[in-house]
Amino acid sequence: MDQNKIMPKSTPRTYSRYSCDALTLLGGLIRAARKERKLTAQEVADRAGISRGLLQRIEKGDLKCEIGAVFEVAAIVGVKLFDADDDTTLRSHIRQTEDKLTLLPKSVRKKSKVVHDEF
Amino acid sequence: MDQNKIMPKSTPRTYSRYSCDALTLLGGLIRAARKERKLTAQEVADRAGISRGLLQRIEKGDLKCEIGAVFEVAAIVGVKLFDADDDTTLRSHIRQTEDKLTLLPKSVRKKSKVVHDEF
DNA sequence: ATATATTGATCCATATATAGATCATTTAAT
DNA sequence: ATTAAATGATCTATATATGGATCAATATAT
Repeated sequence: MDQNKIMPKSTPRTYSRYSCDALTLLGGLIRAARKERKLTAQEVADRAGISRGLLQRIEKGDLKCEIGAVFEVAAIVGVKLFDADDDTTLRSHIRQTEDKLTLLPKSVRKKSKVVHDEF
Repeated sequence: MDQNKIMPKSTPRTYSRYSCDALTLLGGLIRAARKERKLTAQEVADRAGISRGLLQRIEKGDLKCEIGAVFEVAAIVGVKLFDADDDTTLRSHIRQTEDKLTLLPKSVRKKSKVVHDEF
């Protein structure tokens, strides 16, 4: 009787404070960078191959966006999360841990993703 | 005629080299950190509230995962993307741009997301 | 060695994110 | 002040990511 009317059928996922904050910050950064470059939402969305609505959600820090879309947008507006030159970012991090990885049993990393756009 | 048999009905999204690389790196980092802490995939998945399959994709650097799930996992295994203390990461970045943001027309940032887990 | 646990991969059903349209509001320009 | 452009918000249909199950392969322990 209390059927599925407006009841969520699967409990919505929860997120840690940290994740929420990080995404809010990232979204804000992206928005600021876009403004700074005087790019319209539509322009950036087009270049990223996404809809304006999705860009809105990204800039708001919505946790449920494709991470790929977020990274594309970040790159387009110039927010470099893991700059190859910045030694304090991911890439250097990976260097530190990469050897550990190669020591591990089965870590033959072969890429097989389709890549397009050039940056 | 050549109906929709196995034809993709909407051209799959493409990603820049940069995004692919960044995600591959991040996934590798996460995996290395998990191993280092001797956590099983199932354990981490449970703590993050996701399936083991999704964790597999995250560690592989799949661009189509929820960014929220990726951030949760990263936090759990101890990969801090935007450490509050590290002055070279996002949080410091945001400080630089936050004032610019507040100067912009309509930037009243009000949070309204549901937050749970404590870190 | 055998047994046990973990991982990698694939399939399917379902929940859900996304594109696209629309409209109201706000901003920028004249 | 008027106009045009950009944004914020909401809705629906569709494409798609996710959970869960299963199985093979690999790793770990005894």
